[in-house]
Amino acid sequence: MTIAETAIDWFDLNARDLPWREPDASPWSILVSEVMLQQTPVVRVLPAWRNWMARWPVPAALAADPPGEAIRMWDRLGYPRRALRLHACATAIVERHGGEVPDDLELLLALPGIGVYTSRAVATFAYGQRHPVVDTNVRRFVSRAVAGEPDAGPATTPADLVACEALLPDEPARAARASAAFMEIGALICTARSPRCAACPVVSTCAWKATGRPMPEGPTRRPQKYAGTDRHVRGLIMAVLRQSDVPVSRHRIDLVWPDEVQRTRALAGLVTDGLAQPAPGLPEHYVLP
DNA sequence: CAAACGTGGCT
DNA sequence: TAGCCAAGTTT
Repeated sequence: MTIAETAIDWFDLNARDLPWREPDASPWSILVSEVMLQQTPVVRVLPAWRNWMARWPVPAALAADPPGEAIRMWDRLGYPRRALRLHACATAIVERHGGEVPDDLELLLALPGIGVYTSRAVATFAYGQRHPVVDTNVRRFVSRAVAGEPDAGPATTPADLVACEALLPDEPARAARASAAFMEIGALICTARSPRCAACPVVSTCAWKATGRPMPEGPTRRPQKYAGTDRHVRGLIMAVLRQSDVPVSRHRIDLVWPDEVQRTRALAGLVTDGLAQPAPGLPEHYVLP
């Protein structure tokens, strides 16, 4: 048994029952799920995805609404630029591809908010093509099980794609299922902090387990602070804008954070990013775009 | 290419 | 409790 076949057998029994994995899930619904899942846990994506698909079942429906509606619906999934880009993505799909999510890797990659991982995920999971789909879960799992390394590097490299491609079965549908299985094992078993090797389907051949499961040495990533950062302040301002049906006064925004310099910088950044804009014809007020 | 970019739950 | 972590993309 190859690692892929073993993973697929495990996946057949242990895969989570997620709506975007249903056989009738549309390419658009899969694309939306992939974007929402960028840096956001499944449990928080689930309700947001249902609301999103109920309101905008096809790209053209989303493109027909203003981007601010996407930002509102995004709620607190985090990184609201993803909502903005998903709206831009829907618009591009309508303009470039007649409203149909393209099935070509290069065309997918050219869409706003769609990078190396997501383009491959859509081509693979929505269209059944044979591509390596390499996210943080897969990189960690393959690093450990195949290379014996406790952790993968900070970003996906071409070498990662080659290494994962080598593990895939020839038949596209099987390859797609193998990628989903790798991701699931990485998410549920081969986790970053406390891997559950006792429940792992490939533990008997795992290179990392064979070497005694050494954990990574030094601090592998820089501290990820949030409290008091510009990100924090931007988040506070966006929460106010999201929740308001009417233009929000600068005075109201001033209440979210005491430091005026930082507050001003955060608001200016949001305007620059297209997440907020001055209310037309109403000085000192802001609205979603 | 390193840094910026939200948010909340878990250990 | 403070820090770590979660299906990345863009500049």
